Amino acid sequence: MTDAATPPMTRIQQKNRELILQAALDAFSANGFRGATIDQIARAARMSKPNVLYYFGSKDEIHKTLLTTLLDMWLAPMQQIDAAGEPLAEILQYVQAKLQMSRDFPRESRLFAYEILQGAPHLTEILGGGLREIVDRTVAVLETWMEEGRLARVEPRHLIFSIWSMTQHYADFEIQVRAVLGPGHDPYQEGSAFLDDLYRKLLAP
Amino acid sequence: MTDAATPPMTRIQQKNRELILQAALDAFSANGFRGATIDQIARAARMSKPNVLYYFGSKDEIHKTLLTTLLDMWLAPMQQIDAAGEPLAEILQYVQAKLQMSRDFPRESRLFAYEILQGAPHLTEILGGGLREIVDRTVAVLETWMEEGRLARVEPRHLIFSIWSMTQHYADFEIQVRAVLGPGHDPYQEGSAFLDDLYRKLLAP
DNA sequence: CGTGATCCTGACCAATCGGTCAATAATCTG
DNA sequence: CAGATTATTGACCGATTGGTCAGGATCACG
Repeated sequence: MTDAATPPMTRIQQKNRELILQAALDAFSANGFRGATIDQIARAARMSKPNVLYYFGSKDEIHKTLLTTLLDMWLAPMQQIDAAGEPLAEILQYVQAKLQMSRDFPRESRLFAYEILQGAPHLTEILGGGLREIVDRTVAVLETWMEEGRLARVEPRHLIFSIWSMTQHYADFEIQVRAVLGPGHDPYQEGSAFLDDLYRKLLAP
Repeated sequence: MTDAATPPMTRIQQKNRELILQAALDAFSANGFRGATIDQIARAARMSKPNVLYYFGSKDEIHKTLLTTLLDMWLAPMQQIDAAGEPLAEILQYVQAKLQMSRDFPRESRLFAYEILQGAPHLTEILGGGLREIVDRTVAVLETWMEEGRLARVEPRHLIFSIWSMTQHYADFEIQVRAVLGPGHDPYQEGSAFLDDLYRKLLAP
């Protein structure tokens, strides 16, 4: 029922759409929407520019497809917070999962960073809609834990902001992080320990 | 001795260069370097495009001038950390100063965010040079405090990253912050309290 | 007042961009 | 194999972009 109306895709379509999306993720995450060109995407995907436009009607459509496709994956870790679990452990696990996503998927992190910086022209409806609901659900869990005295009282939404900003910082500003740390450092390993320490101290009841 | 070789500027030059830089800050911080156009800057500064190029030789030069001019102001709060002061109070004051800068100068925050995201093509020498020295000086102070037992032991550089990321998050991702919080919230006021709480718990010896 | 330096702009240019189109090549289906 | 569908591309287009240039307006100053 989910894909009833969509015509089936040929093998070539699946392969080429995926090729284009991968090339576009490279381009958009490196240069932003306006900085990336269809030519650049086409070259990276080893095909001609008109062929890229044959699979996606416009540059905007590629970008929008990327954002909507990756948003679920990007928000997945937060939805895995288990209300029945041990509060501090659940949150620490979420923090680590988010940090690993920054390490393993920095392109995705930068894609969203550009989009939000730009004012989220392609995500406004999601920002005010789906995202807020997901956050609200997590906030409800956090507040329950706090009322039960199993977690220190902090503003739950700002707690979430802090997790997002600090973990994604390692991906979005990686160049700055590496420049400041200098060679011979593993930002993600050190950051992991730092964040673990930080949230233990902040949230211990 | 600092401006010995530079020819003196006429009143008109000072006024128009400032006008252009303000307009350019608007444009670059809203759309990024590539997204901003000289035409747009010229219109906002109420002058013709060639006249903008008369004062700044190229789009790149405007951008570079902005970055280098604003970098000092942007890093100033960190240099005001006083090694002779009370450790926790000094850091809390720095955090609050940084948060206020996000509130009062969001355009500057976004300008740097774009630049670092892009890979800092215009700041590479500064990232590896001046910035690192400034950070190193602050790190030395922090480490002294920690060794004296006046501050909890944490990785000082990651402590600085955390301050940068969380405070600038309120400026760079303001749209997302407001979308998640919903109407009737003052992100900066709430964030101020949250960050104060967080760093007290993290850094209390 | 006049004259040289500074200031300003319309018109223009080459390059690049997103996107179209007609024609060709490859693939699938009976 | 035949015919239809799908896939692919070179050539092209209008719009926009960063930047140039020649000439005119304005200003500072003796």
